[in-house]
Amino acid sequence: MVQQEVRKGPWTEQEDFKLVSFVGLFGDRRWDFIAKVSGLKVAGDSLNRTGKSCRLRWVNYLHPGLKRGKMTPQEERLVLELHSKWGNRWSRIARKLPGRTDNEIKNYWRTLMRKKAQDDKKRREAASPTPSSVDSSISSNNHAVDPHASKKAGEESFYDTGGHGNGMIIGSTQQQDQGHGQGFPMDDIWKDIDFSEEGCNFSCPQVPSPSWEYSSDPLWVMDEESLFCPMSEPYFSCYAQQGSVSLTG
DNA sequence: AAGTCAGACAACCGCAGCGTG
DNA sequence: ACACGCTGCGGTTGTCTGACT
Repeated sequence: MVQQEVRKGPWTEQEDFKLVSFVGLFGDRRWDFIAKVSGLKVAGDSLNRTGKSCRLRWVNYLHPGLKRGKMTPQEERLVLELHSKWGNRWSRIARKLPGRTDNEIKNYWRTLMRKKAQDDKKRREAASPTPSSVDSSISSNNHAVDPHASKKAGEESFYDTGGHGNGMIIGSTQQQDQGHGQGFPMDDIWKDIDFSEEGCNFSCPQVPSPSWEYSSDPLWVMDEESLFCPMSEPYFSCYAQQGSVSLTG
């Protein structure tokens, strides 16, 4: 059989829909399996994505517990705090922020650092108009992950500053919670699913579902200290609302 | 109104770790 | 003990969108 081309790039609504369906059937662990099975035109047509791609899409976008929207000041503070503790351990940090993904936090941090780097640069230029060397602090590869190492004063990569070592206060004025305009397309997807499959429960397909038990969801299952309770948050309520999906068509 | 820029978000890639045969 | 396959993580890049000039 000729291997179909693996699709890349942005996901379409249909793909999302299919992925959600497959995850409902097989759980959110067996990505390679899902990718393979879905490539075999099981559900009408195929989803020619790699397991990796499927996982990423699910984790970062389709997962029902995701918050989306701007970080709250509390979350921002927590990110700084944890980053200063753990460095670029995004997934670990994300576990402390229910509803946030490592990707989201990573992006947030990156934006923050870029902004900071720009500010620094401006300030330095204003202070001493010496050319060159000005942005040495951001250009070179200070990518050490260890927050305790490699942090010299005034020298951090814009990507990894090791947190607030330099008095960076994220008082952030942006408190808007989520929602933030864009009509979160997942709602539509879930709605669609809901509509088309009324009456059947997503969370308990007849298939011996490996890991669809969200009480122990890996995403925000906490490690060691101070556990957040994933059940308390949008996570579960979200499921209560959206969880009715079936795949047995 | 059009063009530019910056921020936010989405997605891919490479690598490391882990489980299994 | 080793090879292999799969999953997860971190880094990076591309795209979209809203704000600003």
